[in-house]
Amino acid sequence: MCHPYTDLKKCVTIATSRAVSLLGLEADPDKIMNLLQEPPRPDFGDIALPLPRLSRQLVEKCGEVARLIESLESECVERVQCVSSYLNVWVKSSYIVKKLVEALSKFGSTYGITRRERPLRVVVEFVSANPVHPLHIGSGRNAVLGDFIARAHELSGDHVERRYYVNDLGLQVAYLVYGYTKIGRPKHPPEMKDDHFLGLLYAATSIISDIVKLKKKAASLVENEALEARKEIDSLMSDLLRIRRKAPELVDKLMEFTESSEDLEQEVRSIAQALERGEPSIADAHREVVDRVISGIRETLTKLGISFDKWDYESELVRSGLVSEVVRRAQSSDFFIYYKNAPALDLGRLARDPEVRRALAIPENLEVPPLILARSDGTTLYTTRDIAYAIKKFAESGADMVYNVIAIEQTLPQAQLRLALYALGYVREAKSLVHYAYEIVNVKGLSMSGRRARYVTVDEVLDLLVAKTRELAESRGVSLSEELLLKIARSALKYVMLSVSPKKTLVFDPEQAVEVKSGTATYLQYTLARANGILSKYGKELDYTKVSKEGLVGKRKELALLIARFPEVFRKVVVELTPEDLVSYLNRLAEVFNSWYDTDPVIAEPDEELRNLKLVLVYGTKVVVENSFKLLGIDVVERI
RNA sequence: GGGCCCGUGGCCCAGCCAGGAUAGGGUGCCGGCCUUCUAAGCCGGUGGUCCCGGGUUCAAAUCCCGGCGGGCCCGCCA
Repeated sequence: MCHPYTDLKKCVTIATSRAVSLLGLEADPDKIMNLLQEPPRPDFGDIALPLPRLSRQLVEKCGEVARLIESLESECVERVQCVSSYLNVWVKSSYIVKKLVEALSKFGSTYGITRRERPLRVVVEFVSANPVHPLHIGSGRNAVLGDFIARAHELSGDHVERRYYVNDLGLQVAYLVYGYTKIGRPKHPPEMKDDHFLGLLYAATSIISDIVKLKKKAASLVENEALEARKEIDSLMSDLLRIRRKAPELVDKLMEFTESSEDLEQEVRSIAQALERGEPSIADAHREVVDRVISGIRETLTKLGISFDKWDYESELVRSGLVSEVVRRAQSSDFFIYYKNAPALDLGRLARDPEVRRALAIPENLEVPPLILARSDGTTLYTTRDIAYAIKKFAESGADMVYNVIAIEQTLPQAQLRLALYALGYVREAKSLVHYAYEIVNVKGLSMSGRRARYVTVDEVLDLLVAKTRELAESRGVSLSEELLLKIARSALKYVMLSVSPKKTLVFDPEQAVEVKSGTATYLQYTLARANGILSKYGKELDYTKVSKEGLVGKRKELALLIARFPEVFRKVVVELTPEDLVSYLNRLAEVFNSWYDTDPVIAEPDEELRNLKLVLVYGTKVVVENSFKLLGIDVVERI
């Protein structure tokens, strides 16, 4: 792939270095190249070099350097000015045109995309939300980011497998199975999606269990503590009542059938054990309820346009014997210990080795406690099963690299996972397992909790966005198909998820997120539709041989430089997996394009060469936006 | 108690790692622009003690130290 902007920076660097050495001074060309930056304002030129960061002598001779560069008559430099210790360089229109035409005529629709010479096999495990409730907005962020990572590798030519880990064992599912069987495997009401309905059942069961537990405990408490417990019970009751308003029969039935339960929590625990053993008596109900939630989740993911290659069930993993194999292997490991009377790995000891820490990217200052592998009742813990799963992912897919897209709050268990793999002899796997961490999503005015059914679901946000989009279209007398509405809606949601750094907590305001205005995916889709509109109206092949060399002025030049920068931006985003950088670049590009579009007609341009130049800019914008959309997973809409 | 992350106009975010121009966008609010390629657009205006206090430096939103405020982790939960 050629990089027009890199070429430009090289060219400016050569001219500058030459001038500097003619003055008898020195400056490292690499450093110059690195420092070249986009000026904050158009009257500071097209590209700028901050001299103070090179040397003080250069600052003193700033004006001289500027004049000297100009006199060298480089093919790229038109004018150089020295303003407050900066060299501000105006670039020759002919140079940018030449570079852009070269790149676009050669690469066309693949402009900016680089394929790896030796493709990797990559596994991206993402979403993996527990099959006990619908996808909420936090899982939505996971889904969008995971899809982005998969796309980044696919666009680099890698072979990518997207896997969803269905966590159908453990206490959470046991609660759901308990409630589900107690009230006779209920059907969902017609107006509610199955996963939403079962999410309520799960939460109601879990809440009732907590209330029972707290009530018992409260009986033996005094004064303040009793009061605290009372308050907690009240809060649980209000959650339960909220659920009851949505599904009255469900809650009433559940209350009735759980009243007789002596020790609800113990019953749930024994269900968890039975599930892990694969007890036939509840296997049917278990599979049924998990499938019902998962099909609801799949429906949501389909709406988002996100698909998976493999659905891995935790119960199958356990049945395959891999989990017990992990425990056996651990027992013969040097790091095996008993911790709190339970079998464990002393990963803290391993983590003290600085070399291991570095190789496994264990965060500095992270204290690693021993990892308990199994409860005293013999059932394994989540991370133990995750060790087995990691091994499976590498082995089955022949993966060079595995991504676990998991919330940042799981930094410790993910570090333990890598250390455990290492301790068990899976050194390559441990080094090639990447925890792609993202911060949680907070919803304005709601403390989220799956166990309390307090969440904003992806489904409801999409519904809201579709409704809002439809309303807006209708108010303009445009009728859009349902498919188009969904594409606009889900793109708007993805944009929100991708425009904020994954490392930052996302505050989700449902009211604001459903806006479809400037600074959103819709704005970008609209920009692309405009560019496509011009090209289809023109209707002919672009003639690259007759393009005006001198026509890049004002906004045109600004736009050309932005298009020229695309391959670098794209490369950085793909390598560093920072979607937010691409989004802010696209916003700039769209802004410049729209501003230019408004004042400078393309089709109506009488001069053929100038018209062709403008068409190059339109086509460049189109390709850049389309390729960015491929990476971000935003839909192209032909009309908006 | 220990550790990690965050704090930038009313609201949301970029810039911080590799210190340098008058701190950028978006949104909000006020005003203007459709006989010309899509007005989900464009143009103009409004709005900031870069959390606070020290330090380093010719130069600090950026680096260092100490606070304050918010979030998260330190489970035989996931």
